[in-house]
Amino acid sequence: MVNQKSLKRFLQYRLSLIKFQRLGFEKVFSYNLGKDVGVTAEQVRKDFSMFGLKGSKRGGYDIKYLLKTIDEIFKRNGERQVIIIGMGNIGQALCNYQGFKENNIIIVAGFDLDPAKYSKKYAIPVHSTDKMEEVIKKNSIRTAIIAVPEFAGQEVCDQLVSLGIKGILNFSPVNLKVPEDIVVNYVNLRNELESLFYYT
Amino acid sequence: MVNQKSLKRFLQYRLSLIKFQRLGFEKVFSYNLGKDVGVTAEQVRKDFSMFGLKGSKRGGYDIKYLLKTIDEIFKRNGERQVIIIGMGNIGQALCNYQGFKENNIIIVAGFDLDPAKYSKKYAIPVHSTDKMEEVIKKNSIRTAIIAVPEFAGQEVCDQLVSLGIKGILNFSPVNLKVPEDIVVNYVNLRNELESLFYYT
DNA sequence: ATTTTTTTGTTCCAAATTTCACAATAATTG
DNA sequence: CAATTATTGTGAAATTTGGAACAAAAAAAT
Repeated sequence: MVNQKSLKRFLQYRLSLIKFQRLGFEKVFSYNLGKDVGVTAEQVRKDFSMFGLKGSKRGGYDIKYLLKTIDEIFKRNGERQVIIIGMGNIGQALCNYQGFKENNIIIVAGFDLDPAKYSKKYAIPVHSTDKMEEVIKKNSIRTAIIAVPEFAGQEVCDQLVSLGIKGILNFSPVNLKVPEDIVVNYVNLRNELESLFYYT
Repeated sequence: MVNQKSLKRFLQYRLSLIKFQRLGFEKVFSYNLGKDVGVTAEQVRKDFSMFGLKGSKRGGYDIKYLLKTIDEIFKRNGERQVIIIGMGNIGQALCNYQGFKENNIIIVAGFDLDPAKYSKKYAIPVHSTDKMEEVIKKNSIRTAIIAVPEFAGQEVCDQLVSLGIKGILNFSPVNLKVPEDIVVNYVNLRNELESLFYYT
């Protein structure tokens, strides 16, 4: 399977490439990208070579070509659909997050146990978790965000996997046990902040 | 300097330890913790040994003792103060995030360029960025959250560093250039989600 | 009291990741 | 058009990270 770290670097390269393009450049060298993203030039070249991205010796890499290929890697041309399970603080914030909307990422629906959340006050429709199967099947959803409290994390995860979800972004503070063909990215906001207090 | 990865693992161990304690246990073995957190028992023992945490051969580790020591590592006994720069979507969500409040993490103030945000409608006082110095000095703040748009990230970071901030949690999608005694943790919500679409 | 069992703490080993080094080659210069 | 220079692409070296293995020690069993 593909290296998860290098995948995430590609998304950084992409942001950097767009920046260079806005500045009027058409070509970049590996050390331009590396410097901007904070990795070595060799790392950039290795990443590119891993995905078959070609440059020209002495001429560097063509920005348009790189962006086009990266867009394909991440399916940026189609609509990319996601669901959110858990409409608490984090779930609600993600619904309103411009960063998703601006990048073809559509949050199709939210799910929650609390009926008080099934109102129209959110940017997206919110349903009972009973409806997960229906929504996933109807839209062929493959990607989900888990934003439920700790105790519910694993159970929700198991359900999602059984309904065909392949990629999970997990905000709940649990280590999820999943089959090996499922990819989980973890975001633990509290731990990211708290670890900084070690240095204070 | 200390290994950032093992620091974050300690916070996972902590959550797991609390879980075990709630279940009535007083001792754990490295493989209990490892299994729950998703690392090997050897990794747990290595981490503990790195921070001088002692167990007893055959008896395992004392949960209370581990928790007490981990609490010291992360200064959990005192109040831990933070400021947020950028009161957009993410900044606002973090203000209301229970996970911080429940863990002695106090968001002292928020800062934004937009005067429309200086109202009382947030859970914390929001000021002009001009006031950062005053607030940081008065409260001896050492930790900050950057939640501004891409273009402002580096500038805000430079300001913070010059005002004595030592740890930064960065939500802006830029690689921050900082002196080597400053620690930056990156959270890029969009990239974490987007990288999953590779697999769809 | 001795033996057996279990688990830690640590050294040694393996795998993965990153960096180095350099040949190959395309652009540029004279 | 030959010589020079700059940059890619990649195989080898180095580093980092995680895992296995085992001696030491404590508890339990006999």
